[in-house]
Amino acid sequence: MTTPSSPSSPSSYHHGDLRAALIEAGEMELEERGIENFSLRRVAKRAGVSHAAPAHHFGDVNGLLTALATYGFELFGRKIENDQRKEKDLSQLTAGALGYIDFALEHPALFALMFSSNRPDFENAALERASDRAFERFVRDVHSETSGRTGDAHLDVMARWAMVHGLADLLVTGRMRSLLKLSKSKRRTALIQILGSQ
Amino acid sequence: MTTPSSPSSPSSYHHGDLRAALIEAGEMELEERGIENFSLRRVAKRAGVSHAAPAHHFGDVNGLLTALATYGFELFGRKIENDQRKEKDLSQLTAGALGYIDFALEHPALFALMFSSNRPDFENAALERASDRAFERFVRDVHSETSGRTGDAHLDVMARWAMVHGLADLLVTGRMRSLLKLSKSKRRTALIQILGSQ
DNA sequence: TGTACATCAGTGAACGCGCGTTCACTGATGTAC
DNA sequence: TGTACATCAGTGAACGCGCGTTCACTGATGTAC
Repeated sequence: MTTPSSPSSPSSYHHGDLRAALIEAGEMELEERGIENFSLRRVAKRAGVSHAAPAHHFGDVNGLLTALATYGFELFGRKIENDQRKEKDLSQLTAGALGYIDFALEHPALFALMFSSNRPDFENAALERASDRAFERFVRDVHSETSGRTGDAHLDVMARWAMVHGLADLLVTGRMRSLLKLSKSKRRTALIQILGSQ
Repeated sequence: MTTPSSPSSPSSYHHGDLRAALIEAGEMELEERGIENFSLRRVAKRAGVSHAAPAHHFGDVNGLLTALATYGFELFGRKIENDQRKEKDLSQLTAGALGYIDFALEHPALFALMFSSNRPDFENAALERASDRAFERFVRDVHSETSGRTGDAHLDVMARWAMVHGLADLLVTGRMRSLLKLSKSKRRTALIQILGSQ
């Protein structure tokens, strides 16, 4: 509600915007140690605050993970939109797919939290809103660009999503080695070919 | 080397085949509690043995997870071959893809260990052999059935793998809800359509 | 402008827990003679 | 057939660790009067 007069004052007892600081620290923690080793205590330490402080903002550790997943979906949506806006040569669908895959490679642990973990509370209203928004945009792109290959719009969406997500997941988990060992620009070319072959 | 005369004798000090029993118990533990909560102590308890016993067979907890991933890839390869052998109406490639997806749904945590975790030691010779074998078979199937869509056999393999793996992963993590809510037979039909649209 | 007070974010000590690993040991088993 | 011995799989106690959560508290802040 009120904007603190000196939000970054190091000596203040109250932090200013601890919630945002914890999310930032949480992402660093996540990317450095992975979900399996995620620790609330270390996140608090990273934010320079006692380890009991996060409870005031998130309740418990899963509350923080839920907020992190929400933040992740917002970032994800923005990243895809930006990439689509900047792209001149490719279709919106392909540009979005490349953004999806790029996001996974840039934020591997956040991506895993969003798409592979069951620790966030996916019934949480804010999280649902953020993920629905990203998904709806994707559905719109598919509908406006597929040629109705399967004769069923739902199936076209699923086929497209499976392909893009499969590439992102196999790359981010290090399984698709032949693509990973390519330079960034060669990988881009290969991805465009693969996405186009569908 | 020697076959114990009474391998299941409950009173014997030596177990008989503790290694196999621990792998079996490990899979149950994995499927019930997930990788994130996997505990060596509970696996030992499940196998009816003291919690220090596994060290004699696997060294440490990651050794057991490596053995579990190896076992998973063997099961995975056998499952796909069996499904292909039984299938009369579909191509070998499609039958194999359905087997891949079925395996994921039947052994979700084992699947996650094999394809999403970094805890097993993927440099381990036995694990590498098991996963290479499954992959080589898949590559062969793609080569013998794709029409050289992209003009590059490597890209055809990657496209196919991404699609199949994407479907398996989105289903096993519960993300592709529209497919999950279908009955098993309707889901099968939808999957065949999606796989065929590539 | 000054004072009393309510609010509530952050502190720090304490809790109980389950974990993986180590280690001296025990006892079952197979084998050499 | 009997005995001595080596092997080694499994035991159980002990270790230190980091974790999430709870709780009485402190002190900074905003506001009512």
